[in-house]
Amino acid sequence: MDSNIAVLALAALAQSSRLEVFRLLVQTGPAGRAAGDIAHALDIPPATLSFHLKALAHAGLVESRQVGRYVIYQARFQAMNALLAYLTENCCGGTGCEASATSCQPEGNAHETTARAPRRSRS
Amino acid sequence: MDSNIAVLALAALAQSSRLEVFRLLVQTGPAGRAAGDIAHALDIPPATLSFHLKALAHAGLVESRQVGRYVIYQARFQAMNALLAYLTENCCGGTGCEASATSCQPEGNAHETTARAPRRSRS
DNA sequence: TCCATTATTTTATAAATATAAAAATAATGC
DNA sequence: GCATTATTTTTATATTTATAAAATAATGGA
Repeated sequence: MDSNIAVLALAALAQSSRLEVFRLLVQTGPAGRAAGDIAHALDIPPATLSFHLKALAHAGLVESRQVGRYVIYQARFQAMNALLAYLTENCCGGTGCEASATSCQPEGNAHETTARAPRRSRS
Repeated sequence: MDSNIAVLALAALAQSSRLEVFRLLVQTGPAGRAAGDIAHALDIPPATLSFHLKALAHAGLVESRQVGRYVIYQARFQAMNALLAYLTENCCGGTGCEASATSCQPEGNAHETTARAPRRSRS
């Protein structure tokens, strides 16, 4: 991983809303979540969320696909792996602790196999 | 590690100069480096470097001590360990890859045992 | 098909925060 | 003490963030 890409990924995660969004998407697994569902779950205004999702996508940490009228976002685990590998190799004593390749996989987490529509209790 | 602290650490590393500084200090090991030495090595103006060092220190990623007229900075490996642990646990599939504790230690890297004065070839 | 409904993104604007480097301050050794 | 070197503070500029409002996109039913 290039240093510039690492900075981009770090910057994307260095914001509380974005870190929350990414955590949620990691928990969600490959099924992903609709933008509105994320906004509802984390209580973030849709426009604000869209802004942050764009930053995460630009950093390669999430990807999106359109399903019906929803846009489903999901975490890109490989990007997180690459970031952890970079930090481990470059900021962790060099030859000091290179044994931890820290591979992240969503296996066993996909309790939702397909995109879910946002549940909107119109309160 | 608290989420807010993680954001602080991520933000501290999410800037190219600061990431370079931290990398350099990790490579340097517990011996540390004087601020002026870092500035010279990375070609960063002293004032700018001081600003960035403060950010790193505030995030707990580096610590400083005064030795003679120099202020020596060194990486705090435990902080980096905590950050990697946080990312691995929270942003890596939850139970997906908790096996990698990713412990960073500077052992074998301390080729400098005491603070070094910045070598200034007055060019 | 066309329209009402719902979802998401873009745009515009204001506020907050980050950055860089000149100027000022502090500390040391001779 | 004072010249020298190191570091920090200040100040101006640039970037990022947040949100509402408007625009865009997609669906399903009349």
